[in-house]
Amino acid sequence: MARWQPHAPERLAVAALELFEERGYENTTVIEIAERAGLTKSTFFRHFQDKREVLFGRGSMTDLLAKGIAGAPAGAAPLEAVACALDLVGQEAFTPERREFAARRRTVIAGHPELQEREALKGLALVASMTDALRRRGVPGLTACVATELGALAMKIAYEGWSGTTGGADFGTRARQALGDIRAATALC
Amino acid sequence: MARWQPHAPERLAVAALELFEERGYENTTVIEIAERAGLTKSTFFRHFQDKREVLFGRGSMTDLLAKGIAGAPAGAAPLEAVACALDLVGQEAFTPERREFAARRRTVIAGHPELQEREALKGLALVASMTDALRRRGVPGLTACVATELGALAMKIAYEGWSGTTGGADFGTRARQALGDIRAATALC
DNA sequence: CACGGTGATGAGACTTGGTCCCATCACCGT
DNA sequence: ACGGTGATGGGACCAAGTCTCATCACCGTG
Repeated sequence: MARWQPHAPERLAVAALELFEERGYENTTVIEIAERAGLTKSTFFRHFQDKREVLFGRGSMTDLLAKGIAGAPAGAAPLEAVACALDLVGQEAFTPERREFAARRRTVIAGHPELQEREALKGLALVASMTDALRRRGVPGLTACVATELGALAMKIAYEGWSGTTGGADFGTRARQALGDIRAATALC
Repeated sequence: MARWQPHAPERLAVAALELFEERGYENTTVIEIAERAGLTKSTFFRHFQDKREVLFGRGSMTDLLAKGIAGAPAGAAPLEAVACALDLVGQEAFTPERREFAARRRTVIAGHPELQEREALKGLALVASMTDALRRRGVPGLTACVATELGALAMKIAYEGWSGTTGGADFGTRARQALGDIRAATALC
């Protein structure tokens, strides 16, 4: 019995990702995931709210983004504060050693609406967190919304590029590049 | 037995909304919804993919938005094409007689993460549909993304205002107003 | 009017996600 | 050696969702 080995949540996440890749999300039961990790269904649901969450539990991106915006230089414009937040995410979360895992995870999610649904909800939480953080800097409501929305788009573009290619630029520089392109594109709308 | 009465999907949707308001989403079973509509669980799942979908099945907003963008004047800028699409939505979908139902539905959704998740996914589909429609007009990819994202924000703001107040401006004018404000806000980012 | 085809419905078995309660086991300090 | 604490295993239980088959209403035809 593999009881009391540490890192149960991580073992469950790895087992889940492997099984989802092997037989697909919907052909994998929670019991099978738990068994591969040497645990049981009870323990799975003790660590994760539901079956989808096993791919999303890692780190609270919302806090990271809020912290990044709060820590931006005092005179920084809204979009510059967002860029600081994306830099922080690149340093703390989307690090090179997590790239491969992120890529595999992204492929699995792309193939299952149920998982895309969860990702979309997480995205809403990120947007809300960034908007709140900007408001706390004194940015007016609508301006904060717009800056956040553009920042979220930059984050999505940078994430796809970063996770989709081996080597190349790191997440932070990709995000800054995307933000610059987006800023230029707003003039053409 | 209430067999063979018409409009089964609509009866199910009304019954579901009533029950969700009375006892909450998670305290309502699919069997109870079906019974109130004079039907059974089998029939419920024949009309709706799952329990959440009973609040979202109505009309395909994606087609409406795509049609609105495709039908915009030839020389219209991306954001102007988006405004045309939002006008069309205001005329065809968010009509005054559907306002009350929309408001009740919005309140229920706001109280349950499971429903917000579905709504977030529907939102992604709307964004994808609008972006594709803009690209078919020859708008470059990134510009289309930005215009769509700003349009989605305007749609959200207009929808909240329209469904949240009795009387007042209709959806289309609210959307155009929001789009103007957003355009002004982009200059402050 | 009888008949058969079609399509929507009812009924119920079945799998799985998810909750809950309780017994069990390992670790740790005394 | 002993007891407390916290994570785990086990199993009952409910609801979501799938599947199959029987049933019923409607409609056209002879």
